[in-house]
Amino acid sequence: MKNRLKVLRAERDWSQQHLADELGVSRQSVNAIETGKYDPSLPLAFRIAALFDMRIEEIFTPDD
Amino acid sequence: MKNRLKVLRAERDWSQQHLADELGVSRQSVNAIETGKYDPSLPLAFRIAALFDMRIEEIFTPDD
DNA sequence: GCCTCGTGTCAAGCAAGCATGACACAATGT
DNA sequence: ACATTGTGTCATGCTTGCTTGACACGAGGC
Repeated sequence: MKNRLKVLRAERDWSQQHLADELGVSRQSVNAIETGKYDPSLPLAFRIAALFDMRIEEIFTPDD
Repeated sequence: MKNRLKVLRAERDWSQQHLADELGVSRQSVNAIETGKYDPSLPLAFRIAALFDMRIEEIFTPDD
């Protein structure tokens, strides 16, 4: 599962900590998702999409 | 997190077992998701959306 | 030099998403 | 009466998502 989180964050000049605060998760979770260590849960994916005002499919793409 | 899985399945007259096979998960997982015991992972949500040819947001809605 | 900020990463622990196997029960078919 | 099918649920166990706390490192500012 790939994601455009790092780019979207860079476009807004946000730190991982700031994004984490907006999403209500830890900085380590944001970092782990960005670096591909694991995928977010579905509820968190919805929060991410809502924050960037995008659809989930515009941010995450299954890497198969 | 609500979902329209039961309805979509009924529209196609599929059993939980058949849907589980299509998705590559167990019947119990399909049942647990339908009955709201837990939410699917993001990869599974993508597979579900692909199977029904819909967007994730058309099937799942955060219940906040 | 030092300090701060942003990022990456590790460990330990808890919670949630899967698995398999089993059982109960209603509805239907033979 | 018996077997089958679909659904709900339980127990147990493994893997993944997420937490807190900590440490290392590079880039910049003082």
